Amino acid sequence: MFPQFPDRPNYSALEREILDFWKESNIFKRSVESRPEEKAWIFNEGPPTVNGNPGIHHVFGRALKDIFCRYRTMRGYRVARKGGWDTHGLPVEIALEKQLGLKEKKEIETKVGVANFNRMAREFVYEHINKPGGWNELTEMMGYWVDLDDPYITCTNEYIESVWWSLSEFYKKGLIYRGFKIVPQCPHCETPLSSHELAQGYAEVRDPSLYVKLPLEPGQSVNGTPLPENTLFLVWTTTPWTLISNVALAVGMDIDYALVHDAETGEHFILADARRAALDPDGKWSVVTMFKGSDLARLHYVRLFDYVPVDRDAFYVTIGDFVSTEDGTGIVHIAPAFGQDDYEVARRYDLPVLQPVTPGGHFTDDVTDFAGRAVKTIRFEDRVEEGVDKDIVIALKKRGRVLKSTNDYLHSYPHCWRCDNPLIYYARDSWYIRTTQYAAEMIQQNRNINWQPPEIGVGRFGNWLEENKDWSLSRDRYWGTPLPIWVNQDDPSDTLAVGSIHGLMSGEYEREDGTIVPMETVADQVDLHKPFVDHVIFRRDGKVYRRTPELIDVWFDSGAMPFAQWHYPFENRERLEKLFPADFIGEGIDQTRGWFYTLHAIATPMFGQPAARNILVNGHVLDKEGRKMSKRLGNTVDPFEMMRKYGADAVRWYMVTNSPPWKSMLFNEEDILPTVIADFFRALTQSYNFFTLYANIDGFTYAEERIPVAERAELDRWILSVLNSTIAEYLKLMDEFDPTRAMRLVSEFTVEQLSNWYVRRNRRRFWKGELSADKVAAYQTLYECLAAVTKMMAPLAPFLSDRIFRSLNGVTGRDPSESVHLALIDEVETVAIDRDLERRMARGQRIVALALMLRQKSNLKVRQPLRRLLIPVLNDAEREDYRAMEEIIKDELNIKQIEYVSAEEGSDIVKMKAKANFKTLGPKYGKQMKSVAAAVVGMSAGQIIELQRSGSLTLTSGNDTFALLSEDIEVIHEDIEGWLVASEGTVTVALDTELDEDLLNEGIAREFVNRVQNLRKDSGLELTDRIRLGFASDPELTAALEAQRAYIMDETLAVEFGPQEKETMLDVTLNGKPCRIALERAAEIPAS
RNA sequence: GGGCUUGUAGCUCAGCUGGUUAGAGCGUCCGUCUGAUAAGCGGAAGGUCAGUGGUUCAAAUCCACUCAGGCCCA
Repeated sequence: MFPQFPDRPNYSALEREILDFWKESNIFKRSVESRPEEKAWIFNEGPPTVNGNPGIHHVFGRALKDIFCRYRTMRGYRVARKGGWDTHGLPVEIALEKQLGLKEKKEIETKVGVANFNRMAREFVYEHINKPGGWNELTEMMGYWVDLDDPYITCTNEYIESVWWSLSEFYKKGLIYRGFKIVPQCPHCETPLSSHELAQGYAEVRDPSLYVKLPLEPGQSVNGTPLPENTLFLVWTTTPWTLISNVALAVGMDIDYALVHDAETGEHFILADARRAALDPDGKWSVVTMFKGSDLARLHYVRLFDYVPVDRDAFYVTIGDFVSTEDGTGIVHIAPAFGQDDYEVARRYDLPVLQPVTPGGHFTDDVTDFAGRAVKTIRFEDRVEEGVDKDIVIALKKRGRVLKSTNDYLHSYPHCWRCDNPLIYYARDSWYIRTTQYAAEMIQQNRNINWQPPEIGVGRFGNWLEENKDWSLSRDRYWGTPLPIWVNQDDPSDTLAVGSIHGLMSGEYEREDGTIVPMETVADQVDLHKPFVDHVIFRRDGKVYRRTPELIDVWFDSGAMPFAQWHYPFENRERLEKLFPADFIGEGIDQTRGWFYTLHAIATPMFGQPAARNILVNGHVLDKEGRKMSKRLGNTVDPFEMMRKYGADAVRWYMVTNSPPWKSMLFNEEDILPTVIADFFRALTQSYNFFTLYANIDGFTYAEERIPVAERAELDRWILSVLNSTIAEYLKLMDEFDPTRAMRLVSEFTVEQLSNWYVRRNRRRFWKGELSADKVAAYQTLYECLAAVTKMMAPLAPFLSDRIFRSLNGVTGRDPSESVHLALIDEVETVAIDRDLERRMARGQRIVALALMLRQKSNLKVRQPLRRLLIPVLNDAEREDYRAMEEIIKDELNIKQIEYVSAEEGSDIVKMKAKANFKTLGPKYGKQMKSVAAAVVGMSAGQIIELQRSGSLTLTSGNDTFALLSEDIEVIHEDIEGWLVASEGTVTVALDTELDEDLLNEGIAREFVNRVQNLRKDSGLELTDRIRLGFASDPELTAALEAQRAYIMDETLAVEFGPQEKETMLDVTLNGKPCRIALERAAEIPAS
């Protein structure tokens, strides 16, 4: 017996049962290991950061990854997938700081201690993985299959060792160097802010707007022409305090600059021509000559302030692509320590980096006049330190260097989210990876990646590579992979890198008290984190090397996962070439410059190829209004609650079929029930239940030989054709990483074609008669459709699909697999595809829809039989199409007879009109299109017939002649005399609405049968129960019913039927007339 | 401020290598069918295709700008 699917299923409970089954029968592991090793499809898991609880967007991302791993498994590939957890980094530190109530980063050292802090960080991440409501539970509950028993975890010694190895390789290639990094620094908290923190602190403020005059060194010329005496560059700044650290100016290469003369003062200025009007509104200046920015390069000017000594050439004009003429003067002042663009210029031109400012935002003693002054106003809890800008402006004014200055420049400026003070951009020591050295190769390798959607690859990611900047590698934090570089304490340029634990053990251990012991004595404590590694020193040739204190960017951890997850090269040395590159990875669009980039930036120099062949990028999950989900807005969705309410399958199905993965999806809980559960899931489970209902009665177990498709009924051949067309399209879409379209296809097939047409049209075949060959064919057809659907849907709805698959297969054993996830998706049975049949059925369905509309308009119920339906056709082929569907159309519409009328035979009753086909005519006639269209509308029936017959026709309209082909017009039928007509496109039907006595009697009989069936159902009779049936009514109705005696008895399984008077009769109304019915179960048990 | 991306019915989405009347599902209302179905079928209401301007015989579709959302960067 096939088990019934529950009428009102609790999906969440069903899923728990299936989870148990998977676990007991070890299905996941078997699904991997049952596939041949040489047919591997490599998936790499992007590790989520376990700094908090998982959200609904994780269900989305993980469902997408799961789909393709499961799909490939079902295509016969071996898809091993290791789970992974990203455990290091700032997000974890911040979450822990909050939990500990720490206010400042410093307190990690002063209050908690680094060793303690890192121990707690480790506990923190492991807890978030394992606790209820944590990552393991989410993964399991949503049915995401990754190996959770043996995941890679980035904070283990093995993982870090692999990362160290790769860093030492970078080091050996000379790709790691030390430089400055410009960070947003809070002078109050004396700490840099991460970009994440930065984003939440922008505010509108008023700042100074200062135009400074910088005199050129005398005696210089441009393009051979000497510049006049007393020529000055005009420079604009909103941060006067940075002028003290100025070392250069920057102009735009292609920007036009003007040399102007101010007759009043005798000065000459150089500024961008586009800014002249803004700075000289009265037009007092006269233009002497024009330059391009490139002409100005290397012109030297006189330094403004000379507090800080410089050791090389400086104070000249450079070229910068960041210079604009939106505001300012088109000439930008460069202070390398205080701006990213400035710093880049300094690196390119080898300019000195002046840093006369402390991390607390005060001038150093070098700046004698302003020593100790705050560069920007800082508000402390108990006092306010006024910024120095105003005094610098005064000093410049005294020296006559100011063209104009105001204090009301309004712009958006970053502030510290903790203390609200304005940040300063500030140069700090930092380690870099010289990615620019191999950027061209990264661009080249990017062409070998198949991005889905493609525009991310060429656009967002491609642009990012084009504008590549060196990767700032180091971080001044505590919980992360330590940078394995040791520095000679007497010569900072002398460094060494450690690439393994073995290498580390060749050092010595320096205890807190300064005593040095061999590493062997601490061998059992080796932990590749702070503070342990900071105690390791190396003594070589009398020199002492100590570790540079920084950690590495946590993104390097995850970018190293393709090899670090395997502890390569310390283990799996020979296997890696089989495991790299990955066939598939997928993450959110925010990872473009995150994980996707770091994978690429590491794989390119290490392996000379991209880390993945296919990358699926998914958009974000927003709330139903399209806003992003955040704790602050309170619009987050709890994934566990959703899965408990609707089941994981429904949530997964909803999220993936709702919109394509790469678009942002709007999550609306209310849509899950109507669009998934009441739609696809219902159609599937009810079709299944329909099947089991009759299969169990008939004892069908698919024991018979498979009946060849060609020998099955038309409807069977039709649904199997549609099924195979669907499978073909499905495979194509899945191979193209478009799960949304693929799964919508599965849903549409199940709901529209299988449930609402095939099963509905076929009910009689299942409930009538013995288990004939035709009935077996029907069972086999429906079974095959259901089985195929469970396989196609399995990647996205792994629970429900397995449940139904096992219910079916448990009885028939047609598939050797114990679970759908061990099975292979059916190959397309090409011979079953019959495009003509599909087209004919689609036409038939259209006819039915049109005729039903006519019935509705003329208020004729379908139960009332009608005599005739008329279908105008253009040719014999079309007539044959409809004729093949005749039985179905007649039955569906309750119509006795269908007649066809072709244009030629019936031109007196069928009126034809032609409509221009703009798509074919437009390109041919262009501007004449309007007159062509008018001429086509004016075509006579004779002309239309002529065109249809001969395939071409020349039409004259006024002086123009148009050569038409039959494809250039569309023929429409309208108005058939004396008939009720409806058209849609080129399909037209006409209905004969005249009724005679026979038809009316039949209609009454159908009404009667309907009432009896309802009564049978209400009185709880079994489907197969026979009844004794009686009725009482007026003579007219009685005669009508008697006339239809055989039909009524057959339909209602009545063994007796006739007029009867009884006390307990039920009142019904037939076509407005009263009738009473008596019904009771017949004693004998019928043979099924 | 820059780059990328999205904006189509009350809601979620198709359509967007230009082609005349812009579709589907859900929701609402009306009708109808049914011995598988919380269903099905038919109909109605509901759209200045975000806005403005342009290219074209023809624009939801191509171009420019503006507005709004999202992502990344500043």
